Amino acid sequence: MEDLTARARIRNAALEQFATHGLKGTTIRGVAEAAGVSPGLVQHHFGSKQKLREVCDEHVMREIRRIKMDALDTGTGDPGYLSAVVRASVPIRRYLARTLVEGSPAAAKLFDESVEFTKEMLEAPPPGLSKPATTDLDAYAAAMTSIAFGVVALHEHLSRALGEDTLSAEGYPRLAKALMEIFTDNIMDPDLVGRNKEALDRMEGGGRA
Amino acid sequence: MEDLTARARIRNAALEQFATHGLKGTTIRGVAEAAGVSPGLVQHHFGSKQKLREVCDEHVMREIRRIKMDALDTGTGDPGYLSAVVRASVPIRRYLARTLVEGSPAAAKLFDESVEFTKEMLEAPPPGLSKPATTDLDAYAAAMTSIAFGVVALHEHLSRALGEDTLSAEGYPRLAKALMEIFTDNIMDPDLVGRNKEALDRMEGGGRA
DNA sequence: GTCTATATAATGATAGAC
DNA sequence: GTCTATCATTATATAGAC
Repeated sequence: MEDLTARARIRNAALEQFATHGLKGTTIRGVAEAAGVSPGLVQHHFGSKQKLREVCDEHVMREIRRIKMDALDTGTGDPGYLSAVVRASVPIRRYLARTLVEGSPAAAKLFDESVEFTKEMLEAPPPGLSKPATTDLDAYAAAMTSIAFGVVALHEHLSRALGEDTLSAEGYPRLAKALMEIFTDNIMDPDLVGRNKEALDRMEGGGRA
Repeated sequence: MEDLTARARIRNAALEQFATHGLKGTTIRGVAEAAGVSPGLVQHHFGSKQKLREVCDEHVMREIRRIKMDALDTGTGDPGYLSAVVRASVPIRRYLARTLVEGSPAAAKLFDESVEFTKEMLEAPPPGLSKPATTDLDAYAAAMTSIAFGVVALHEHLSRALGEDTLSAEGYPRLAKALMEIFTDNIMDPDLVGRNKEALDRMEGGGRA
């Protein structure tokens, strides 16, 4: 596991640094130190910090797509992107969490793809799933995607609140079961649902931000 | 609205800069320029960049708590933190989105408070709400909180996917209605739910991350 | 491929004039 | 209170030795 080329070690170190310190907070020097090489070598291999970040971006998004396609190919009944995000390695998910909020073209594309994929799945549901009762499937699919990516983006807070790492094989199932319970039990009275929808409609009309 | 003290204008400009560029990406010079003052004046009023950020943090969290208490006092049947986050001004929510992922003691405290508040609400549900059917109320409350904060954290992606700003009075109701539909319709067969839970239990046992 | 040395730019922070 | 000038630090990026 440690006999990687220097280039690969640098990229992995950069992945971790970008995930921890963000785009601006990550330095060539920091990456070099974490990878056990000189700052000059980082420049030699990747040219610039911006280029290094693009390589990391593409690697992360490609990895998530790869896992998604694997799951679809092996026919595990896997819902696709959502579980691909879940199955990705911890560094990949930590990187994704940061990048989703800092913003990057690659992360935006992945999110959009995921919304589109979810929408298609809801339009032609696989066995065990039925079509949602909504007049706004775009919003429905986007909201679902947001929930799946949101628990990754906020994993640090969730882990602290639950006392265990929700990116780990121990903590994640606990979180996923809770999410499934939220989706399956109906704790809101139909009456309350109706009133809330009316309130939202009023807001859509002439409310404030 | 524009006859604020220079100190307040600087803080508001800093709020916006931190939300847009993050902690490391924000510069004293950038804040000064946005506020229309000299960099020296920023230092004079706040001493250091770190101190400026702490002031912004505290201001944002205090504002969200204030809105929460207002909603509870006026007895609108408001669920508390969740809608407080929603009702906060756009700059406040943009700042919160960034800070939730970059991490700060103040944001962590707000999240933890929100989980605790949600848990207490679920233990003694107000009219219209019933107790959730879960054996893990902590995870249930944390997951609910994560959904509410998650749509704020990912508002940029949601807005792009939906073609309108989900932090605005037009875009938000659309998203909220979709979320309510997700909570109220049950698109998963009980059979599939059972199988998924079993799969999660197996993962909890001896799976990988 | 890998390193050291260095040029150049940007940033946080201080000092002092007005 | 507000500004300009300046310092010390740290960053990216380049050049060239090994």
